[in-house]
Amino acid sequence: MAFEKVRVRFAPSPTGPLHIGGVRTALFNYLFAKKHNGDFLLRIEDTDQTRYVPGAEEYIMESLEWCGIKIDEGVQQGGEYGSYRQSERKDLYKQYAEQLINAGHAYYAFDTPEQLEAMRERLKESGSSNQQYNAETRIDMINSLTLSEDELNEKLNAGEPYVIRLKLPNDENIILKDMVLGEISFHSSQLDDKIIFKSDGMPTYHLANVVDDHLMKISHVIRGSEWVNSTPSHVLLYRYLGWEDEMPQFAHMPLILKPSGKGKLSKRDGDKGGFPVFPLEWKNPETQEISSGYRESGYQPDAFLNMLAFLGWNPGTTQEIFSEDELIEAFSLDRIGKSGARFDPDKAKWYNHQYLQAMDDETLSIAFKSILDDKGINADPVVVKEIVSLIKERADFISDLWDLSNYFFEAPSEYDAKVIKKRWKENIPSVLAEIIKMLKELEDFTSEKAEELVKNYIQENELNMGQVLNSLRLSIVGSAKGPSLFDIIFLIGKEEALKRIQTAIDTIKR
RNA sequence: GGUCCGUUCGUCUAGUCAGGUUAGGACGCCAGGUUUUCAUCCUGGUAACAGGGGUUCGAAUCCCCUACGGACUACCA
Repeated sequence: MAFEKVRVRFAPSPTGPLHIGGVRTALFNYLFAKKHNGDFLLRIEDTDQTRYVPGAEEYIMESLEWCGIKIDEGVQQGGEYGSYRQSERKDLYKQYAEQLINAGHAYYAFDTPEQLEAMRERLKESGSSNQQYNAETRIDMINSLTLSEDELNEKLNAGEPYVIRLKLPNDENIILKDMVLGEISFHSSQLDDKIIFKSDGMPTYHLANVVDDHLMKISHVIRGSEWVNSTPSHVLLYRYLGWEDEMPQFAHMPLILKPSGKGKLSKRDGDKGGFPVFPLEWKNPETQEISSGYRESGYQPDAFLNMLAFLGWNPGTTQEIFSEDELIEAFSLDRIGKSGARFDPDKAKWYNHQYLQAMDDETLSIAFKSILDDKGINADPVVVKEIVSLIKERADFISDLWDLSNYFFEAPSEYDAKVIKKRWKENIPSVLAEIIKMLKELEDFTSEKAEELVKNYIQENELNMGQVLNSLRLSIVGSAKGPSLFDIIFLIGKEEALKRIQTAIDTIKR
């Protein structure tokens, strides 16, 4: 191909929030571009004005930014091939449609939606397997191929609404060379005369994406596989426009499937299935309905990106944790799978766990401190850091930290009945009272000293280690969970610890 | 219905292009170990070539058929 530089684009339409399939397409484009020292562009495909959703464009850009996908050229960053918003390029497309008409590769069509519908009905009833507007059916319709020149001019002059359709060849094989799927062959008779220009004066996706990709010198079109079936029409468009020699290479990504495996992941699946499908939380401006996002659910952006990269792609090694730079280094289109990948929420969680564990205590404790502040808990940052170091290994998300450590900040309000039943024997209150006495007298109140003291006491009196320690834990924590008991006691302080033990003695009844 | 694509453990997948592996890894699950507890962690285990025909000394790998799954089939992208 005749490209000096790799230039790829992510071209979403601003009809709502981007879902993770879209983010993955953006990611693969970005990875491919950076791997080859190329450019990654963001182009907004807003040729359908009726589907425009306010805020969607901002949402898309914010999502990419959160993920760490950096845009080289786009609506915000500009570039020499602008505008990067198709609605602002509107005037550009008409001339190409007309060029196509003049060359005999496209034509005006005046059929109303009702007439189109009637045509399809008619074909269906006659048992036809194909109800498309194509070489066979267009001769029965109202278009510049069936109208006389006078009739055509009359309609045009009268301002009758029309669309422009691509005139497909009768009997031709169109070979698509796809970098993921390989060679795919289509027969023109099975394709329809796609509308390339709408009656509202806007081009359709088919024309706009071809024109823009050419003008923007796009070298590779990496997009979802829902586009495979319309790609032969795009190939024809390049050919008829005289750009076939510089046609980008195509690579169609496999779909992301629902966790159930039935169908492609859609916007509705997420909150129904208990996981987000959107990178960021989204509030539907019309219904006010809120859909959860990965960011708000506590995912680290790099974990999210790593997880997404492995949906349909793999490096061919056993390494699973990749930084963004490592992904760029390892990425290649030929390691993308052909079949749809089912989304696994458990694996997503596992990824976040890995990234959370790799974070240092300082960073984590700062994040946790602000959660505590929100709860109105004024904690010493040094203590918070200590607590984080004790509990972080059991957390998947920063938001787990509170549930994992609330007993450090507040005395238990109830005690786990199962633990009471199993561990709180008759002698426990008197044993704990004894322990209170001993701890009270302990001068050097450290975790180690306290542990030594209590354990020695248990041994010397031939008590049951499990019963005593778990009862002690119950009185401090409220249940049988958490890190080393004596670390907890040390961190909440002697006074608070003794108070809790006394409260337990006073309240717990078998 | 038509067109196009796909199918390896429950899931994500390696291996397929250049036929020969005890079909590998990860998530999940199960068991054991560590632990005063719950987790984490460590060790081990479970589990797959959709089915049928070929070609071949030999097939997950090449060919054909069937089944199943998916995408597309708009003046949406």
